[in-house]
Amino acid sequence: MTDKNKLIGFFQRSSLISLDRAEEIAELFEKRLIIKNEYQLTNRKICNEYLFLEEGFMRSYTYDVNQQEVTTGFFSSGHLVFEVSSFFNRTVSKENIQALTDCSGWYITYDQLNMLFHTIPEFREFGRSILVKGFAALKIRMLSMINETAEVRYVNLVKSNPEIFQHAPLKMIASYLGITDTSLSRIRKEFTKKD
Amino acid sequence: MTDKNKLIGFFQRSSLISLDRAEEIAELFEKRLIIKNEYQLTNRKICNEYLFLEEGFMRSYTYDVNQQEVTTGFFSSGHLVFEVSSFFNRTVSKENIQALTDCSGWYITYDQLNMLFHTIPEFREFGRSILVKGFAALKIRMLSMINETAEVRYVNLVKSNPEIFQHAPLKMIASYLGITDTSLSRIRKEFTKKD
DNA sequence: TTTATTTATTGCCATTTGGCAAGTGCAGGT
DNA sequence: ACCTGCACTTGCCAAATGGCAATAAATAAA
Repeated sequence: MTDKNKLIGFFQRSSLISLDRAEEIAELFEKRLIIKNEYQLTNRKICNEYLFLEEGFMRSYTYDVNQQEVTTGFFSSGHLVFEVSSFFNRTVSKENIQALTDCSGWYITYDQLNMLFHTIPEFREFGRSILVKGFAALKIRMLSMINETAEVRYVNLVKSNPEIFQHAPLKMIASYLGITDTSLSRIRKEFTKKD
Repeated sequence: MTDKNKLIGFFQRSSLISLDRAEEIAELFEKRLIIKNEYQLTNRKICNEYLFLEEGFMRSYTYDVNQQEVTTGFFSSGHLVFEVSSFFNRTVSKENIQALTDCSGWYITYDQLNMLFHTIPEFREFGRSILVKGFAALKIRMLSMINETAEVRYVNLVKSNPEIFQHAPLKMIASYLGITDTSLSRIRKEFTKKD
């Protein structure tokens, strides 16, 4: 019998789901192990798993017009990992999701999630709140791209998500910040001089 | 008796809602008129209306750290107008939504929307698809900010949403594109030279 | 260990974008 | 008609960021 305490705690922390319900929902989740550098989702496939990452660190990325990798997101333990558009629209994904460390978590499929949405109103609310939170976070990131310099974005990322720097090489972080690895290197140089 | 055909058509075009259901849902929507320069939503209030814009043109904007306006979105007729985070989280909005022309549309409140979500599964699916579409669009815009030049973003906006240029002054478009009005002016100059 | 590959830094210079201020043109109000 | 305020453009220069290539450092592979 596996230990789903962290998954159950995740549901409860939303304040939208009672303990009983959380345990009932967690029943359906199954264990997923991914070793470092392997993929949870690849390009041109339909994202079919709604994954709670219990341990480890992942990133999502896609390719720009010049076939350059662009990191679109980082995922640390205690968060959900899936590609919204591909998962809900049942369309092929443009993004890859890759483990940057050995990872473990709990997942359900699209059909199971839908079944839960239809039968458990609280879980529906939870699902909506996940979407809305992601939306709001993306908007904030968008604004920071528009009206902050790369240096400010870098400093804020160091402050808000220091764990990223322990797991991801700088070139991934650079493309996530919207700059080249060269520029990020220079920004870091400036920054260490100051402090 | 008012004419809700366009609203009903909007629901049906999603392919998620039958005509009967669309008519039933549309029943609850009420007319909203907003004259040019007036607000559908203001800063520090909770967004409480889910508005289908039937005629007119709007924009959303917020302020950056230097109290400069930043346009976050444009809304043309046939689309929904509301601020996702404020509306669903019941939190005060950081954004303003302003009519750039005289506008008319149909709205329901948060409570009514929730009631419909709970009673009509198809409408729930519709609501989710709206969220997911918005999310995907924002991701694409984010990527364009990261790996396209301001000029390319401008050209793509002209191609994809020419109506914006008929209703919004260039300085609003500039901040939407993530550049200053000065730069946009120069880009336009270059562009007219070429063509 | 040795070799090969990836990652990060740095110099040099080009390109993109911004800041500021002046000037032009247009629209609304009186 | 006049004034006033926006919206937009433009010149000049500064700041931010990129491109490329050489190198060093770290890591993985053999």
